[in-house]
Amino acid sequence: MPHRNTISDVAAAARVSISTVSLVMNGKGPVADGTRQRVQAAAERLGYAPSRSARGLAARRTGNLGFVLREDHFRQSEPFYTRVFLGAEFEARRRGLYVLLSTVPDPYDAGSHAPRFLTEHSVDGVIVAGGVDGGLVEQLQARSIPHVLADFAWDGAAHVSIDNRGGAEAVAAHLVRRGHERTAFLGADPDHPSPLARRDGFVRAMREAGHPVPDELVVIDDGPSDRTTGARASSALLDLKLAERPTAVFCANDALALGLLDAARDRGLSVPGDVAVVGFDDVEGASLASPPLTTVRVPKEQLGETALAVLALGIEGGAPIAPSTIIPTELVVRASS
Amino acid sequence: MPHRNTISDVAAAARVSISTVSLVMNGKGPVADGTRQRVQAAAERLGYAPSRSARGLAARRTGNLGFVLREDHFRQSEPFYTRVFLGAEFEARRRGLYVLLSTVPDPYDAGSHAPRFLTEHSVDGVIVAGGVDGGLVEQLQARSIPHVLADFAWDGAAHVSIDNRGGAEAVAAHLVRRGHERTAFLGADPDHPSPLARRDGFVRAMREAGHPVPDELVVIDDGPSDRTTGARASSALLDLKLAERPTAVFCANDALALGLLDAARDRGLSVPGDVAVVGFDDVEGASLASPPLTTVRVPKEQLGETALAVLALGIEGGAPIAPSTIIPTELVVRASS
DNA sequence: CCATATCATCGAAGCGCTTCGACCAAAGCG
DNA sequence: CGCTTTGGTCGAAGCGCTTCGATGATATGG
Repeated sequence: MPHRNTISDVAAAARVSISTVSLVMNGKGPVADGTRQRVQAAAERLGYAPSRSARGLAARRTGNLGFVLREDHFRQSEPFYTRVFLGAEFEARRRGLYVLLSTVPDPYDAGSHAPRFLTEHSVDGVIVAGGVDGGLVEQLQARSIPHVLADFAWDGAAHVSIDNRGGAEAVAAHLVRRGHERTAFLGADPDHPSPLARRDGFVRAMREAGHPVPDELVVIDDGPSDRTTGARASSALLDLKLAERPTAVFCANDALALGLLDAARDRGLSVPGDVAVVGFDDVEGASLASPPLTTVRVPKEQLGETALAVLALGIEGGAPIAPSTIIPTELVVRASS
Repeated sequence: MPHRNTISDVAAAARVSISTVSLVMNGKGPVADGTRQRVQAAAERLGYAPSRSARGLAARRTGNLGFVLREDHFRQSEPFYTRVFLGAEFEARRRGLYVLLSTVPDPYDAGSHAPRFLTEHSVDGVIVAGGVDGGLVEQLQARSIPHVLADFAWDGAAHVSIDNRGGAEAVAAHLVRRGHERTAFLGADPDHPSPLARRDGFVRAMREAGHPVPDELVVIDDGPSDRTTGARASSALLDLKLAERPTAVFCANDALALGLLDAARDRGLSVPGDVAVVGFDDVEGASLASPPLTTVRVPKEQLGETALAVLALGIEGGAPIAPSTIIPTELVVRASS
């Protein structure tokens, strides 16, 4: 067992007290330049790294943050939340924090499924990503554990979201510019706020542009937002007779749009000739689809970074957590529109 | 700030010393039944959960395990390692441990990219998943941090792997049974041991069955094991004239096989009519492909569970870590063969 | 030139837990 | 019946760190 150097080894090597070493390591208190350098050199030389347990015990902060995700989102083949997590990890690294990842099943039972770190008090705060059951959020509130929702919203909880409305408006503007007057919206997963926000943004922008989206061309499927649902649900739009068929469809996300592309191909409809298609998210598959999909790019890792930064700030600062932070999106025009 | 109960609160409530509470909480030492129950009841009533920091400090174990993954594997759209991680998380939960996930970039620089928990000594052991740079493994060995590789192998390091050979042999047997005599193998990513083991298992089994795989029909591409590579590399097989073309291709993984399906479709070849295709992994897309892909199922979550269990055992027991553990696979026959 | 403020450093008291050795009572033994 | 075991419990000593208040040493101002 290799002897692990402790703060007192460093103190001895630098000929100062352990208090001083502590101050230097944390960048606190007034320390003379010379001393600081001596301590830093000693720490460096001894390969000293403070023990997180000891630090946590003394400072009664763990330096850990929890990241909760729905199991199926994590298993999903499109790594949306995975990348949000990655962004959070990057930011945590920058701040010297650790992220504990935990997944919860979908029908969530607050009693038996609560992430362990919640009951074990082993995190200073929690990021909840995606459409997790609100019961979890309520548990966090009840225990007054600082938390931030990423790409989700829940009664009174701080959240970091992407600019769904803005993205949808950009899509509307783009389609109008391309001369589309009869457009449709295809959404799913009505429990999640994002598809609805995208619909609202799109519908309003089209209305304001003078080409309102007919009610019968706004379809929201009850299923999950995946490719299969997209293929199935799009029949309601693609099987209309020519005069009633939209010339462009805005899908609430890329998975649905890819499904719609499948359905169009099955029917021998050309994209964008017979129908233009626009998605949302800019997943990996979007640029590989044929035709490549016009979509709205969502900076997934930035979403995670921001969520973590907001949370960390709220914990350290003692200041209340910013109730709402919006991450801008960007329209990516490809061949499908 | 809600007062957090400590071990002495429980001790007071149960009218015993804190030593006794500690013994009960850890299931150690001889404790009278009555006392045990009294303590447990008190702990329950007070909602007591031991502080991990204090526990870690006193017992000089952190209760954390590291899980290292290559960044691109984590971002990948097929959640292979994600599910391995999930399995590890499940097992960790069962054992009261936490898993710290960290990713490393691919050209790995031991100096600047080493996961933090390595230098900060904040884990008791590490799982390395997938084809991570060996430099990391050497760092672990040098620091004598217990570690286990999952789905990877490196000079002298303990590993948990799937039964690549067995799976490949099952494929060979299946193809022979279906009457294929001229078969091919398509692999990629030659740095990873799995594709090679699959090739060896397949080639040997076919030889033993009396239908050796011709050398020119064994292609190993230098690229990554993904769909694009599969589509590109398979031209070497599909563009052969009829007499030389294999009647079946075993691909080192599903991604390659899906790429081959793309290429076959482009060329107007029918699967399995003109060429049968078999993959390996049983990813989500395999069953959704057209035709659905025959493949070898790899129990991904079990891989993670086992890796974690092996590691945890090695840490607790003090016994050396089992050098090699093999997880069995299962042939899944679908329409592509 | 002394009182006061400022700066740099340190000692010591914990943080909540594990664990070692001590202790006492009851049981087993010759 | 006295002596060793054994079982059950406890006291106390840390684990490595943060942080508060104390202590000198120096600088500042009247």
